[in-house]
Amino acid sequence: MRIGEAAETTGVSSKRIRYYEQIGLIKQAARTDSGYRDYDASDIHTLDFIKRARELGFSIDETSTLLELWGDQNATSLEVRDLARSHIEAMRDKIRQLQSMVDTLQQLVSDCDGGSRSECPILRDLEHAPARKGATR
Amino acid sequence: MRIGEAAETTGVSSKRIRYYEQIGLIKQAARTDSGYRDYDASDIHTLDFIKRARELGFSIDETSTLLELWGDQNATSLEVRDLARSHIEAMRDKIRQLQSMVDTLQQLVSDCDGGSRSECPILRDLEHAPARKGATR
DNA sequence: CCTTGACCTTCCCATAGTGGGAAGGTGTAG
DNA sequence: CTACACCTTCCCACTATGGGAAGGTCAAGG
Repeated sequence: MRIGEAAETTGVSSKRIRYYEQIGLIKQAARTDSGYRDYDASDIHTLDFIKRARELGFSIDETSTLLELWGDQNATSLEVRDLARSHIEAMRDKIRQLQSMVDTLQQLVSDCDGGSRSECPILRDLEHAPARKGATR
Repeated sequence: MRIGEAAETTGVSSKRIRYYEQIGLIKQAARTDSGYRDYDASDIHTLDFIKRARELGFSIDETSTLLELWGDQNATSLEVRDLARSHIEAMRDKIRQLQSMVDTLQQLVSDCDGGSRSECPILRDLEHAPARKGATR
């Protein structure tokens, strides 16, 4: 099947498929006589795998590792689990960071009565916040 | 004061300060005779403001708007509040998305006993997940 | 047989922020 | 005068992806 159908089938755009090939995440696609990329069921399976990994937030690098583990008969579940765990931790860190921003900002918004600019607690915070102590990043 | 000291004082790296100037977030810095950028207290105040806005997760574009509102005597607190609110909503969306990934992945990790690769529930999910129905993105 | 339109190809550009580093000028302390 | 820390501009890299141009291919219909 050609790239358009592969894209439609897997939900991975043609652009992305070509990109994944270019960076070596997937192997070079077979070509028809006229130079069109040609995908078989196994390629689709791989693209499905990649799509799912990306949906779970794995980076392309991590996805690449997962693909290797997937194809390696000697690999153990442990390696996959460890990768997943550290990825979970990274996402949890990100969530904490975002949540902290949301909390602070929500407080400021709650304090805001929509009055004159000069009384805006949000601007007052931005102006005077002790940026050098509890920085979020 | 020169850019290095400004960077040290505000916690915004020299690289970033130059970038902010280049994209027009801050005005062109004054220059010494020899061409060095020269910052005064007001510039530092602005950089502090920017730093804090960035810490609260505002994009540079949003930060630019905030700077305008900050400097506009006719602006009202309402405009700032609305910007903050929509930013909060965007961050909450992001959090929900990440949390959903974490939840799914945590479940898979919990099901994983670290045994052989062929029994790895994480790889099984990646292989067989119904990617076309409840996609996270 | 030729045209049309949907597909495909490669190639370059843009995005959002930031860091790294090269090549070269400046300012100051010893 | 030299050494060294600082500054300048300029270009490249990163993460992933989309947009679009210029041109080739294939199938259907006139």
